[in-house]
Amino acid sequence: MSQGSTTEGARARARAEVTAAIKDEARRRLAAEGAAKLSLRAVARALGMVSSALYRYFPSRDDLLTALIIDAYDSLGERAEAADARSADAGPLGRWTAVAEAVREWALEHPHEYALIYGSPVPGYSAPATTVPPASRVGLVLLGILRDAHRSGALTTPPVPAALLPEAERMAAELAPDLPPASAAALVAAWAQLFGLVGFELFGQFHRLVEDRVTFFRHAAARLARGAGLD
Amino acid sequence: MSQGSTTEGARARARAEVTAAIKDEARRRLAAEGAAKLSLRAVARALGMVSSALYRYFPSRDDLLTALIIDAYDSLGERAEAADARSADAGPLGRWTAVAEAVREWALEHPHEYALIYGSPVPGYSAPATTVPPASRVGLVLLGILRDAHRSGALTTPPVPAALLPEAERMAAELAPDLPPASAAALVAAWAQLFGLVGFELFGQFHRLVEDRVTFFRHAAARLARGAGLD
DNA sequence: CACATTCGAGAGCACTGCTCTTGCTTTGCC
DNA sequence: GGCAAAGCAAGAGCAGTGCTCTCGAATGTG
Repeated sequence: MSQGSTTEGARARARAEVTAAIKDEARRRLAAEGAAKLSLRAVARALGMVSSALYRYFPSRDDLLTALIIDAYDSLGERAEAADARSADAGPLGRWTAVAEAVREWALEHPHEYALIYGSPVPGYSAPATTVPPASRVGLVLLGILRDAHRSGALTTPPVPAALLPEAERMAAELAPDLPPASAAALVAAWAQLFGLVGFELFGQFHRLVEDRVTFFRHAAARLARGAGLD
Repeated sequence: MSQGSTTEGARARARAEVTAAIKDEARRRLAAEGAAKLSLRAVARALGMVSSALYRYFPSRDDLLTALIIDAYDSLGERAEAADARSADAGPLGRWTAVAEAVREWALEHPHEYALIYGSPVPGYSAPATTVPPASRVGLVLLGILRDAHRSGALTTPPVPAALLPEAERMAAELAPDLPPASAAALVAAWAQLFGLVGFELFGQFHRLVEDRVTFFRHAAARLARGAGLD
């Protein structure tokens, strides 16, 4: 065990390198032709190894996809967090739109990865629990903005009908006990709606319908923020 | 040509029947295991024919998928139109939420078909122009509600920043010259956001986050309507 | 009735995910 | 330093896929 960390580390490092190379190549092929056409054999071929060797690193194609999914969530989450940090002094609404635009831009740059995480789930595949934290990052950024706004008194509480109150209280307790229940519920809705805008643009539903997409999105995202209580 | 329609119709009818049987079986398998795992061979096998015979009816797997896509859009569109008609005297907001809930219910009943039309697009595949009219039906229903509201003076025009005005005017000219530009732009945004809510629920993003989904959705859809100028 | 068109069946190609066995190399312990 | 053990790549092989082609047989049309 004295020098065990280096010797054992050598093996582990080699393994980590090959694993990373596989993921890199897989990501490249994913970007090139989408998740549905991602082939283990093609990845192995590009790496100069035989397909069966790849199973030493990923027990199945779905496990490779899971790794790519986690990476995609992390990549997007990082981008959103960076955009938020960069506009820390732009006020709640400025931060919100900055994050929203960062999400949109990331999606446009990585359409296949976006489709992988926010598009149709793979039939037999169900995401393992390890994907949950990375998947929450964008939501947590938006939540942080609302929380800061609330702390500084810049958050107006949206109206909430009596029927929704119990659910809103449950949501607030779950994800932000310091926020008014109505704000928590409004945030979740705005969060989903934000990705509706991004997805529709990305998946071609805006074809010939929205032309100036940057302006349209910016305005829609800002209205979403106001709907969640920011201004 | 005197009796041509019956004799020629015999062959054509047989062909139409087989085509329908293929689509039916394909739809069944689609609902069972999703588009990604939809196999021509499995469909053929279930129908007691050999895979190559299927190519007499659909030149490729993608063409079969296109047929299913059109059917799905039509099925959803019909449902939305029916919901709208059923609540014709519920006022604009009542019609809107009825349509929104119909869309949600259809999606929950046909998750794989929903994923087919609003989820990740198939990699190489690009939807032919024939899918456009069926794909527009839900949007046209929502547009009709706004148009009626506008005619009866029940539509408030949402605020629109100067930067968005040209685009809003273009959109209004394109899809509803009788509507105020701001309303047209707000409608498109609300439309996309509505499907964001549905998609997030269907694709599992609301897992452990939203429990009382009917109430949550109803409230969010109603707020969407108000954002588009209805109340 | 004879012809031409349509159709189903089968074989086959190139590809996929995945499993299993066979050796080789590296590693960690005695 | 030597040796057993573990890790690893390679290859063969299985069952399945989309799709093409050819070859008879059925079928509706002139």
